Amino acid sequence: MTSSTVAPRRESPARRRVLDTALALFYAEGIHAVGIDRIIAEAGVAKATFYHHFPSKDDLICAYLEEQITLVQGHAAPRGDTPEEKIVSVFEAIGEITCKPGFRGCAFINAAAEYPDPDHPVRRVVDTFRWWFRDTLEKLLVAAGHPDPECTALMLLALRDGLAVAGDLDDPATAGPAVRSAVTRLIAPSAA
Amino acid sequence: MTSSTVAPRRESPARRRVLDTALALFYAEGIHAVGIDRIIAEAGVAKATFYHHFPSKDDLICAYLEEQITLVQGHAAPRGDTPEEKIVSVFEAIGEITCKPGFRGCAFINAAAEYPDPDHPVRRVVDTFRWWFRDTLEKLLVAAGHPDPECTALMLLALRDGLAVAGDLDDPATAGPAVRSAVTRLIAPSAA
DNA sequence: ACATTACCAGACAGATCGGTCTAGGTTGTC
DNA sequence: GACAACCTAGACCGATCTGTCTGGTAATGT
Repeated sequence: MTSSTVAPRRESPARRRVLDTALALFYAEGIHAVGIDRIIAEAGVAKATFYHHFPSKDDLICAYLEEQITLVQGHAAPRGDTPEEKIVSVFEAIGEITCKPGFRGCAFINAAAEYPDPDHPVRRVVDTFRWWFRDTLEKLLVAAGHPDPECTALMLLALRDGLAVAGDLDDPATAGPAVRSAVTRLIAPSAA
Repeated sequence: MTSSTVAPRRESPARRRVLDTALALFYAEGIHAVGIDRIIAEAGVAKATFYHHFPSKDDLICAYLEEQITLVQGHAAPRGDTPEEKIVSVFEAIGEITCKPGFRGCAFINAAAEYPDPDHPVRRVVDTFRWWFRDTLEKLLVAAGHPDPECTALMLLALRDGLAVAGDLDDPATAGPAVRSAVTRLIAPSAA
């Protein structure tokens, strides 16, 4: 027996190169648009080596998205003292990313656009990310003593998605501040 | 001379069938995932006929998105007496759509996910839609006498995008009400 | 009567897709 | 010295991709 069903196999230079290349290409150009031949060529890896580490393209795609989860968790980690500050810091971080050159929207939204079947492994990874993000927000709202953390977390999740989309399709410079001020207003307990 | 550069050609039963089929398939399964052969087979149209009406697949994709614009403009048209009611009605309409079976997110966001190049004709159509939507919101906010219509329109656009994403990837039933209450709070002039 | 237009059926071309396979080279460990 | 793990290079497979082309039928309008 090797190890697990969805074998992560062992870490190796070749595997790392493939994953890095996939990360760049899939995100920048889309998943269906990037073929295996292209990835192995740019990663400088033999085809047999690729299929040794990733039994199928779907496995690579899932690994790519799992990589994205850890990257996002690292970059958009809550910073600040109070829960409110932490929430705002998350959106500030996202706002910054959207302005960087090469920003191409949310990797998970984009991936889901190409994989309609909710039961597809790719969508499972997307679900994992979204559940984690919503849960993080909800816990921060609870810590802030917010009266309706569940509903407010959904509002904030919507704003995050909207910011990611706008950062890709519209003007990132104006979308960031607008969304951030919407966030501060929504996490303040409503008067009405 | 025929008529315009991006020749819409003449309306015809075969063309109509192709466009309807493309509308259903592209939206449900993604654009790269659906081939020309599949479309002409399900539309019951000869290949030569297809390429007679649409010089390339890209032309069909653009026609598909333009069709989506008119559909959305029809369904999400503002209803109500006051500008505030009209804005809320738009989000109610979207909230309803997201709950319907077969909802697969925003056709424009999904299309943009597959077409990274901002200069691509597909993205131009996406831009057209987004500009129209944002402009509609802004005008309603101006009519409502809102102090900051421009920034608020961006907030609402983000919420719309977030709602469309959540309706596809998360639970549509909970996302709708949450976003709607966020909208009512944001269009009320802020106390701060 | 004639030309145009719209349509169908389907072969064909060249490229690319995901994936398998053979054959051999290097490294490290028991 | 044997074995396994990891690696390269590239031929090969069947399927599918967009797009072209031939050839023929039916309707329409002047």
